[in-house]
Amino acid sequence: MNIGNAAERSGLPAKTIRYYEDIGLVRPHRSANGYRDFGDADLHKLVFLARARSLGFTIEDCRALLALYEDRRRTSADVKRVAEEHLARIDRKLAELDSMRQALGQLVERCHGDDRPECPIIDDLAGGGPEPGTRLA
Amino acid sequence: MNIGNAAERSGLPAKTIRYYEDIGLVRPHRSANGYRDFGDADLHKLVFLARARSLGFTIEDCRALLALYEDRRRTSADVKRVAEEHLARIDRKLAELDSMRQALGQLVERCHGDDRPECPIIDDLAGGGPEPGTRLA
DNA sequence: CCTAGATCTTCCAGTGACAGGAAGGTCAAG
DNA sequence: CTTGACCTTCCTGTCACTGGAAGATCTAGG
Repeated sequence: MNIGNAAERSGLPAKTIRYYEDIGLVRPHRSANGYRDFGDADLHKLVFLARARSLGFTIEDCRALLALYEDRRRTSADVKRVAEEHLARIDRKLAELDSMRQALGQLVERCHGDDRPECPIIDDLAGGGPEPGTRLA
Repeated sequence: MNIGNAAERSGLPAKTIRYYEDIGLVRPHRSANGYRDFGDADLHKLVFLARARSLGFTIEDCRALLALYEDRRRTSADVKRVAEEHLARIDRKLAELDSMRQALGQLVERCHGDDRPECPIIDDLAGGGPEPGTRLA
C-alpha cells in the first residue's frame, strides 16, 4: 500500500512515516514507480510506533522496543526495564510540572488581576527586589 | 561585571546569557576589550528570566513578562493573563502525562519481568495483534 | 488523447531553548 | 614571559518532527 494509505491506517502523518524510514525504523519496499510500498509487517510496525510514541517513549526507546518486538528470544524483563525507565522519566517530569503548578497557581491566586500595576507574580519573578517601574516614594 | 560573574549571580549558564542577548532579552554594554559588561539592571533581568524559566514560561512569555516588568503603566490583569495561559498549558501537560503514567503504569504492573518472552507491554504496543516473534502453533 | 487534481518523490529550512566545541583574543598571577 | 582562566564569535547538534518548494506519477473525466 502507498504511504497515504499507511498513514491513514496507522494514524501517523505521511511526513512522520518518511522520517521514520529516514532514521531506519521502517524499511518499506519500493514499487516500480518509486513509491513506497508498505506491507502488513510494515503497517504493524507503524501502529506499534504510533502507540509507543503516544505513551511518550522516545524514538530511541521505540527503536529498542521494536527490536524486542521482533526478537523471539526477548525476555519480558528486557521490555519491562525500558518501560520502567520511561516511567521514572514521566514521574520526574510530573513532579517538576506539579511543583511549577503549585508555585504558579499560588501566585495567580494572589494576583488581583485588576487595572493596577501591583502584582505578586511580577514581584516573585523579580526575586522580591525592587522593580524598575516601582516608584519607591 | 563580566559574564562569568553575571552567570554565577543569576544562576544561568554563560551560554544561556549569550543566547538571551542574541534574541534580544538583555542588552549588556561592552567594555573596551569587547567583553560584555552587566549592570545591576541587567542582572535583575537575568534573575527575572531565570525565575520565569524555572516556572516553565516560554521565552516569548518571558519577553512579554519582561516588558510588563519594565512598564510602569502595566496592569496586574495583563500579567495575570499571561500566567493563567501558562497555567492552562501546564494543566494540559499534566493531564497528558498523567494519562501516560496511568496507562504505562498498568502495563508495567502486569508485566512479570521474567526471562520469558510473553509481555503485556509489547502486546499492548502491538495493538493486541499477532507479533512477528510469536509462533501461533 | 488531454487535462486537472490528487498523490507521490526528494530536498531544504525551521521549530525551542539551548549545549558543545573550535579558534582565537584578553587578563591576572607568578 | 608563560601559564591558565576567562572572554569572544561562529558553527554544529539536539529532538521529533512540520512546512514548503519543485517535480514526477497516477486517476478520473471529457
